[in-house]
Amino acid sequence: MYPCSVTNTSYSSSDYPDFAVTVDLLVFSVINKTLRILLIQRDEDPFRYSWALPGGFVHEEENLESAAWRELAEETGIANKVGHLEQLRTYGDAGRDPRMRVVSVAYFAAEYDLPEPQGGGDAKYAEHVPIVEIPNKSIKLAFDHRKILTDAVERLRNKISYTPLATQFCPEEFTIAQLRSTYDIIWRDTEKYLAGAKEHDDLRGPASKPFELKSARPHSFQPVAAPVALHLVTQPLKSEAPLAEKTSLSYLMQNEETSYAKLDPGNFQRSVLQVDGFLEPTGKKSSPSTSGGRPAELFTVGNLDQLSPPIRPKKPSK
Amino acid sequence: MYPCSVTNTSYSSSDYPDFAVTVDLLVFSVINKTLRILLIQRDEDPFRYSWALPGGFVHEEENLESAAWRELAEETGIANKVGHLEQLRTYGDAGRDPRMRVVSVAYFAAEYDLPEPQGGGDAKYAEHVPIVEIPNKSIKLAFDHRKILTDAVERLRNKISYTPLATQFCPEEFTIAQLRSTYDIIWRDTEKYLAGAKEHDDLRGPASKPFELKSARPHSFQPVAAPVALHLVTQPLKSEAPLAEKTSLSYLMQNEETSYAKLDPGNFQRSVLQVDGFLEPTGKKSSPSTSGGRPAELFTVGNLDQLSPPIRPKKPSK
DNA sequence: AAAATAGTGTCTTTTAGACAATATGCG
DNA sequence: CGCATATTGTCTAAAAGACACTATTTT
Repeated sequence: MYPCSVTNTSYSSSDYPDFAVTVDLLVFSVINKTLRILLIQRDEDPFRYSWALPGGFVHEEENLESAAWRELAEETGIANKVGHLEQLRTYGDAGRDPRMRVVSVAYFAAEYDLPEPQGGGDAKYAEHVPIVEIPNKSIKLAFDHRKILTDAVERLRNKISYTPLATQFCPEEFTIAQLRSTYDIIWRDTEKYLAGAKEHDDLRGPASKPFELKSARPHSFQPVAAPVALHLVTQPLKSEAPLAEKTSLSYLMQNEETSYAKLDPGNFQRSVLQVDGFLEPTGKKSSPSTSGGRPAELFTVGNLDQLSPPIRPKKPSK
Repeated sequence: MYPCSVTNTSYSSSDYPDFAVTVDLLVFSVINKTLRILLIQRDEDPFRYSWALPGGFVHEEENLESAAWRELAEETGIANKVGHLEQLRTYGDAGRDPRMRVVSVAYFAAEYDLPEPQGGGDAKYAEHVPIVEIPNKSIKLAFDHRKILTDAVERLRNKISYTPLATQFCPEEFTIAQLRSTYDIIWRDTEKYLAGAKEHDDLRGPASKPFELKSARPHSFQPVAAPVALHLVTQPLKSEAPLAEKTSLSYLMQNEETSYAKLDPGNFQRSVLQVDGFLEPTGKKSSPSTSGGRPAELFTVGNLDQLSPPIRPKKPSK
């Protein structure tokens, strides 16, 4: 029942405890052939200098999803509710915030062509961090954000197989090869993240060790002084190197470009075209990149929400 | 970030609004060859005499999941955290409770062999309602509970295909035929519910029409005076008619037992045994039911959490 | 022409489904 | 035995996968 042992129409404050409610954002993107998550660096205790998911309090009279969109705009400069945003899960364990009782609703976003991360106005740094680096380099994440991130990575990995979610990491118009590359990258990086998370994740509670300043700053930052500038999200295709060489990890990804199970181009083509309503042809053709090759057809995503049959990762050759 | 434009270690109450946090329960069960959901009938405004999901406030210092287990025990008499309980989704729209701002975390439970529903102690009726009746007979659901139920039904339908969830509706030891019947019932009833929800669901907001007392009481009730009696959950197999003839709908189900796409016994057998670790043989055999037949092997569920390949519903013959 | 990428054809292997056949209990 | 249900076998159709081949561009 709703009102628990209450018989009058409105509650008195003694009947239930007060909670603070926040939204946390998991902003995924594929930049420079790497699956990334937007993290900010905290400049306040607790967890000062740790990384954390962006987020903030839900306002009074504000819907949860509205709050998530608002925070997304504030943190990424995305206007007008473009891209994909869905509720992931709610985290509300009693001890998860040392200061007070906070219930946090996590939202999951998949975005293309994000502008440079913006600090929220305060002295705060933000970065699109490659997810594969998070278990390895033992980046500290504040609160229970590591658990939240792992849940989100699992969800992402599952969801691209049976929904058109992967298209959200591509531009408005894209080629089948771009889409295939997105699948390759997400399957590769999520698999690696989850493998790393499994071993590295000693399942200690959220506030485990004292934060280490040194390891909390393994990347190069772009402190941004200006307040949130709303980059509008229209750029030409093949904007395939916005953050290149900026993070210290990009080169690493290149070196590790050893073999991982990529999808077969021919079979992938058939798979996606076979799902009726998944891809809508535009009639246009892409211009081949610098290295030449036949121009590819451009597609937009249809209005389907379930792919059947699903797009599956290639089995690891036994 | 967590603290939003707050620089000191603890928050002052002006920085964020207060919310009440509740858990709502979606207790599914398969009783008398029918998929059912536990609903209570409200005896207070708002939505007096409407049906609602059971639930209640989260206590201070209590984890969300603990609150859900506590409420489940209170509402169903289930002790000791048996069965399946997982978080579904959080509902927190600003206007969803007319009295105050309530954020409600919905939890999804799949239970076998539930005792008769117990009122929470107050004058409150509870019943395991067949889900197929909810759209048809236009049973009034309070708040946004119809939306929550529909989300849960979709989740249930999806989840039995790629997890061992369906086994949670069976006894500890079960035959493959029992499991197959569970799949048949869930696929049949969820399909029917969702079809009905699609048309009946004029997408008006939560508080649509005034509640009608007559249609809010289409079933026969079992008012239970005693406080929660903790039925322990061990009964022999084939307890296949606990609520028989009690609800006014049981016979309807029998009559409507016209053809729906049932799974092929032979192929189903192979499907489930093929998934390694799904079913664990016990060595024991069931005694054939009254109608005779070869005794079947008894199985328990393994400790797998993903079925691959998934168990799929039979395609409707085109 | 050579290289590179897009897209198609074809063959093989695997999986799913229909349905017959056999097994094992009961009255 | 005859009935009912469980379990296995067999054949067929559909899907998935490997990989060769054709197409269209750039240098």
